[in-house]
Amino acid sequence: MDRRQQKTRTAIYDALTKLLRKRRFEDITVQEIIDEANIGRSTFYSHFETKDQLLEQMCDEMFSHVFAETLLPEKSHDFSANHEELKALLEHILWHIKDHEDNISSIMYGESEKLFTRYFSGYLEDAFGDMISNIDIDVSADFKKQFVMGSFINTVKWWIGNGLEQSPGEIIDAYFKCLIKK
Amino acid sequence: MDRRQQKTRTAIYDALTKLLRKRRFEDITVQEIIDEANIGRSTFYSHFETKDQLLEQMCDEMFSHVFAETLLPEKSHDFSANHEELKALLEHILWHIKDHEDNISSIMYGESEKLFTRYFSGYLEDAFGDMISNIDIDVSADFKKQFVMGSFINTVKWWIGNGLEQSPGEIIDAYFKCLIKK
DNA sequence: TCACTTTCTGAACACTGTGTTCAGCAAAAT
DNA sequence: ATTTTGCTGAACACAGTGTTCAGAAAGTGA
Repeated sequence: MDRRQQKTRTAIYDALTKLLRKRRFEDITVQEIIDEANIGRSTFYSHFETKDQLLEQMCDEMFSHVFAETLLPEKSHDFSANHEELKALLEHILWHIKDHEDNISSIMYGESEKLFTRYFSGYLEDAFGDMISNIDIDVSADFKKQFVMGSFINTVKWWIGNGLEQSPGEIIDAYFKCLIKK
Repeated sequence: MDRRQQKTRTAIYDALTKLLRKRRFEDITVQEIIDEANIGRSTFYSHFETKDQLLEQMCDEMFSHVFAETLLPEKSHDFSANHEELKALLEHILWHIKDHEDNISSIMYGESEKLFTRYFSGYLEDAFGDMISNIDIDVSADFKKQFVMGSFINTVKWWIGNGLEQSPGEIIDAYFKCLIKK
């Protein structure tokens, strides 16, 4: 690919990332992105059809980095017996998030948060599947899933929203303590 | 208040409510609201400064109905000993939500969902306060609060999103089963 | 180096939606 | 009956989106 294309593309991503640190995506104009990226208007629109498409593509790329190879690579993921393996996996994900702290944090306001949630849910379905069916509580499977995954994603959002103060290990421990209760 | 004002105000509310059933608030134009409500453009703007203010006021009014007198009226709310009183209170809230099913459901997409969450959190702080400090798990108070309230609000959103299939009692039971685990 | 292809540029444009203004009309209040 | 208040709708200014296109600039290959 032409170097020029690469250059403008990253210029746009960088510009948007920078602007997202100050305000929500909804409130940022294409013109601001263009100015910040220092490119021509038509250049922007030759790379992205709309502002929303830019966000989506940027998130796509970023989340695929965050979750890349995080899920079920070598191991045949046996999350049933005890929860240690699952905990390790989840902690691993949180480390990835911490690596991308700057980008992720700025995305967590406004519409873009929904993209994160959707992505995250998708990736977690697999991981949590075994564990959920293994928890012995007398409620419907749907409800269990909703509760377990929902509270985890919620916790992670809370963690990000508070500037990732705690370590991934602490978060996972606290989460499991609340969820399993001895 | 002048009858005319009342009429236009409810016409606007009704129009927006009707439109919200079909698409998200973000995608609805002021002109559509005006046409649906069958009023003049300047009339709209003499009642509400902006489209967002309309949403906010409408939600305000509605949520204050939903949560009205729901919290701590007669009883000196002792939610510590067992959870029965808290459960009754929460179930009561869910019944109120069910009463406003039409309006609430249409609000639960797009930006307006956030208003709901904010409101709900506010109202719940009180109710959950006692209970949270009484749960004996070795995690920080902040985390406990985040987990307990977050998972409850999440559950309610899930319930609403699925068309309020279950009864309030079922939801509360399931929630407490997952939370307390015997 | 010279032709060639691709990408970038930016001004001009059409379009959609927002919120304001104002003169005239209709309904309520006194 | 008169005054006050609210409704009307066309006209307007403004901001943001996305398109177009001719020309400049940068990369490619002989």
